[in-house]
Amino acid sequence: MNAKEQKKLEKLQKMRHSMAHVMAGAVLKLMPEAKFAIGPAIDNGFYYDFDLPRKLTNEDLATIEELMKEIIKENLPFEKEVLSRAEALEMFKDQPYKVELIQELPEDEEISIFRMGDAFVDLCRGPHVEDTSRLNAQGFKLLSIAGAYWRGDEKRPMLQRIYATAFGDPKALKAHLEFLEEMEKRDHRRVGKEQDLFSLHEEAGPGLVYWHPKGARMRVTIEDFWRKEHYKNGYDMVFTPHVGKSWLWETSGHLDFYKEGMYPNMVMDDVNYYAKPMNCPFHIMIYKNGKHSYRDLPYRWAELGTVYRYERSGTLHGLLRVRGFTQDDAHLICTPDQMQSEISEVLRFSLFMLRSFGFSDISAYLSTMPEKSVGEKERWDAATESLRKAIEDEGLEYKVDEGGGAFYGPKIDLKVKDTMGREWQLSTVQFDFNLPDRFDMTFTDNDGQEKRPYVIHRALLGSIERFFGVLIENYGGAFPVWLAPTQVRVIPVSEKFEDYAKKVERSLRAEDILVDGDYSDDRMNAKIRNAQNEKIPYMVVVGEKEMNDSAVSIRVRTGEQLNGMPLDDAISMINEKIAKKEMP
RNA sequence: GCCUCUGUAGCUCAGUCGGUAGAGUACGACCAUGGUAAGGUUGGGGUCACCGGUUCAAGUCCGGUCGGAGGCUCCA
Repeated sequence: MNAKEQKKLEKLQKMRHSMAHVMAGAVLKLMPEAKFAIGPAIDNGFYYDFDLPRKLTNEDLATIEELMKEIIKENLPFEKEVLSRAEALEMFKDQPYKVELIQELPEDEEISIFRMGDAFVDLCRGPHVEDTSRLNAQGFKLLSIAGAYWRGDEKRPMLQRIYATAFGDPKALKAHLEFLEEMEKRDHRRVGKEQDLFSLHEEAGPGLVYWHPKGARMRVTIEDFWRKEHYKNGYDMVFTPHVGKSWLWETSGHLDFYKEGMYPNMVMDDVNYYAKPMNCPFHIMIYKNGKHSYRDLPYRWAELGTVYRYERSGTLHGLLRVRGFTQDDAHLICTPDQMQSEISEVLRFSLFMLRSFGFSDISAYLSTMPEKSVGEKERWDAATESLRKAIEDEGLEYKVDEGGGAFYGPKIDLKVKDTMGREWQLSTVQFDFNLPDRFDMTFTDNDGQEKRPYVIHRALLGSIERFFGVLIENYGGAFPVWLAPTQVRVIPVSEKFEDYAKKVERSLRAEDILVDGDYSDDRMNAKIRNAQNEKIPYMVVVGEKEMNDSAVSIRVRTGEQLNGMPLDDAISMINEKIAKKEMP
């Protein structure tokens, strides 16, 4: 962000924070008994948390909005006053949340309040606009009421939060509201239903995904590509069980540290079994099956491994947060000498995968050693440096999260920005200094000594379910040709041309193009409309002219029209789009 | 898990003051045989999420249960 953008953002934040005070003033007018918590500016707007004598309703939002407009019209000045701690405590003695905030302020911090005329006074560091005439009464909108714990702590009282969006001018507000509408249209749950891609069934288990034929078709496309590229990049595939005896999870430490994230035990022959929340212990079992020489390393073992984790019911969200999902997992097991090249390769591979799916705006986050950790510092340092070097060699923008690594190793996370500017964390490359010790993994080095290998977990897409959700939202359901579950729909102009249409369909299918035909008794117009709504890349229309010339007329999803194209040309054109992973 | 909102046909939704259920769409049948975003007619489809209560009578009111949505990270 440059200096100009920075300044603009600060101005917006000042305006939004001032708006939050206006909203608090309006709520105070509506309910004089209101207790106030905090009201910061956030991305695209602001919120304020209140403790109120009754529940807010959507009608209240409209009322509050009107009251806010009145306050803005009154041109109330924002005036700062500096108080002593005692004065502040006295002033807010009826406001328990403010008292708590004051008491927690450091000794040497200035305590200030802001008065907004006589409508509202708040403990606040500021800054604020000079007076409410600087705020645009048409530039904000109250969005929603939500419950929020005081200080985000579920043991503290639940407050009522009002979210609002605010921009400097009405035009920007309108643009943002349109953006929100577009988000709704792209919501993967909505598109998934519209295009019949997947479903979830509360009666059969919340957070568990059912892939319908079209969604499954896309998943197969994704997985086939994934497998092919993994073999090309020197990986081997493994398959491992979905459950394991408690011995495995005791050894790995999951039962000590991750039990609340696991599905509960199943008892068989008086022994506890657990569904796997992670694949690593199984891959390690394969390693432990024999002796290994430094000459055999590195191993790169990949698995589309389905894992089950307990997520609290309130956090489940479509495909993005589920209880059963398939990690595109792999473990790299290597010698210290091989570590740098393995890390560089996996990062390069990861970028290749993400870019193949159309994500070009990628940034990295490097997380380093936390206070509580296992493994020697030298290994941490070596591993962290190899991660850093790999990022820098790729010329990626990155941020360092000091002390943000897991207790068992440093990591890189990659985030992509989608077409709507939202960030998603997908790839992760993570060292593990814990499991090799716990499972006593060794290899024989060239000096005949038994040594500990490095183990690196990595997932490129993250999970197939979540990645699929991100893909749907990124493309809004209008997928590039290679991913589309139906790439071509053949539409005969009338029943008379069904035979030719079926012949065209067979020719395309013989070329591995995903094709279907619409032989319903709808009129052609309706068929076009349906295909267009399904966002099928190519509509191949055939009638008398086409039949006579062994040709097709193509209507592209974009509206582009390619009439009278020889069938063979159409096939090559479509195949080229598929091969190049392009949009139609 | 907790807070707010919410649950009516496969889907999107209407249903007033409590009087036993409605539209569009999808699906089936028939007619129409068509040239680039909805042809016409007609039919079937509901334990109004579930359990209980109030009432002569409950989709509607009350209580509970189970789902779904938004939120619970942004610090005066």
